Amino acid sequence: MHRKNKELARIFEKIADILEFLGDNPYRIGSYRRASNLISELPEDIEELYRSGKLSKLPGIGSSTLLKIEEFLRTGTVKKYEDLRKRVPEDLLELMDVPGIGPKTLKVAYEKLGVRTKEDFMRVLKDGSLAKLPGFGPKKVENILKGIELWKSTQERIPLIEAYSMAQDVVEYMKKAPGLKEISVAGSLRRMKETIGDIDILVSADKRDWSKVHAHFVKYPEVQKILAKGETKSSVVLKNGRQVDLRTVEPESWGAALQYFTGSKQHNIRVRDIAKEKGLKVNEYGVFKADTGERVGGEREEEVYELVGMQWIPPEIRENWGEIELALEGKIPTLVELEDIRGDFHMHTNWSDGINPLEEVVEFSFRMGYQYIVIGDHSQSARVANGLTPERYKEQWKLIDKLNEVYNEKGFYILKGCEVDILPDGSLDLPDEILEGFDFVVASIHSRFNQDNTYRILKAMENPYVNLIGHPTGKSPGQRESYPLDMDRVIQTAKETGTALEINTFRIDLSPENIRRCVEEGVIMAIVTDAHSTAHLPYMKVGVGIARRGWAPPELILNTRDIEGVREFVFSKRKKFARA
DNA sequence: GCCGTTTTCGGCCCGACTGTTTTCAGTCG
Repeated sequence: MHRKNKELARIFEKIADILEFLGDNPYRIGSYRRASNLISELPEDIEELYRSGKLSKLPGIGSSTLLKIEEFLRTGTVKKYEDLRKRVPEDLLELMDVPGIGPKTLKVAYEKLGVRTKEDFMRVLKDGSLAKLPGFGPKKVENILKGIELWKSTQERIPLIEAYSMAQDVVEYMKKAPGLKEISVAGSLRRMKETIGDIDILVSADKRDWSKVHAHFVKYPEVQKILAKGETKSSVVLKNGRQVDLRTVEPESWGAALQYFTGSKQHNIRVRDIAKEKGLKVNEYGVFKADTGERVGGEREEEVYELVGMQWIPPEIRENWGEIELALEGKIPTLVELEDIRGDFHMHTNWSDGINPLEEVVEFSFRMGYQYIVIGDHSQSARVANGLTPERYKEQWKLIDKLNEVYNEKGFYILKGCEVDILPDGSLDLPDEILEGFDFVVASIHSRFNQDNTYRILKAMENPYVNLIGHPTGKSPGQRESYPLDMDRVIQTAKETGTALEINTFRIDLSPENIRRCVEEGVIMAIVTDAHSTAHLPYMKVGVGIARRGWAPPELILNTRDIEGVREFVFSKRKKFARA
């Protein structure tokens, strides 16, 4: 994210927190939160957006917010924020993030018990003074203490891929619940956000089976702690410290509930708003006429959108990023789907740092129904990854030729490839004579991140044999933030040279924001798993989700092309550079 | 604080769970 966007989003979020503590108008608080969310999700630099005059046209940015943005761009801060933060101890603002602790609780602790720091707060919890106040009691205090423990263990949000695989296990287990009819993940996981807070699972069942479904849920072997258990909602914490919420609805409410629990919050508010204009009421149980309360639908999710006069909207783009307006006009773009994907461009075998032999990787990919794969083992300078020398690549080619004799007849193609290191000076780790022998070349930066990485990547793209830039921004979730990079120049050069940019499933790099920029510029991208084990190959579904979140249409995704299309992509770049 | 072919003022999505309540407040999503 752009630095200024991030900073400004944080300021608005803090203002909202402080106003909440002070007991200000909840709708004003909501406005600040909304502006904060909007800014943090913007693909463009806020300063550019401001200069172009487009900022005031965004939903939720009114005259007052606009003035504050202007002030921030001019002075680097917002006076209202500086004034407000003097009125609340910093520690109390942090405590507001703890589940079970809200502004009212803190306000009471602050005013009646003189709490100013986290230590103060722990003391009044433990010495019983908070429990004695009206409206409080021993159980409430106990819950808050539990919440603090949970907060400490789940400070970090879950990377998408981890959440996806955990949720799959829970879903498999829940399919055995008595009376269960339908099941789906919901929430930010269904929207394929880069990181997930809690995992939301939605099921439908007849009302008489609900208690059995919830009883089954809390008996999941991985459960460490039951936070709540009811007829419609239960929450547990797993042994790995992650929270899972389960909701039950009746089958006739399935679609409405799925829509509701998928969110995002801002998206749903808009949908309900529009429903209201049409005299309808939408909740998690269905769509109803506002005046008579008569039920008009809600069994299928598509129905909910149809009834309020919209096209169905793919979950990945439900963020109130403009999708509502397009859906009203019936102009939601076609997004890439898993079924469009014909192959994978980036995977490793035990020739370098993968765990499976090449033969196993090939057979597994063939069984996945692909038409082609690119074997992309590391090059020599990646010593810790057991990178290949030119000689070893040539050996590998012989094996691939042999396998192709068998697989080509089945309509499956193994492409000779590599993930060649981009060296500190922007040159490549393999000579052109070798690169020319590959069917497809991925080039990535793996070390010396303190160099001019924009220059390194641009230079790599100028090589006629490089077809794809691996994990372009260098981001690695939980390990490393991206290095400074002039993304505009990277995008421009990718377009000019006929080089694709990678959407890496594990690293979520490109990010959805960057994918959107590529979509606007018409840059070709490839979705890859970067699999180091055959177990990673099916995560292509997550990669497709990330691409969809970036509004990527199938035409711009290289793996939607067939083998001839991919060869054509490679040859046209070589031809262009041969002429030049 | 935002927003408007009903409104420039007066609304703003809505329901579940928990604990403390005897009818509701706080918190969450």
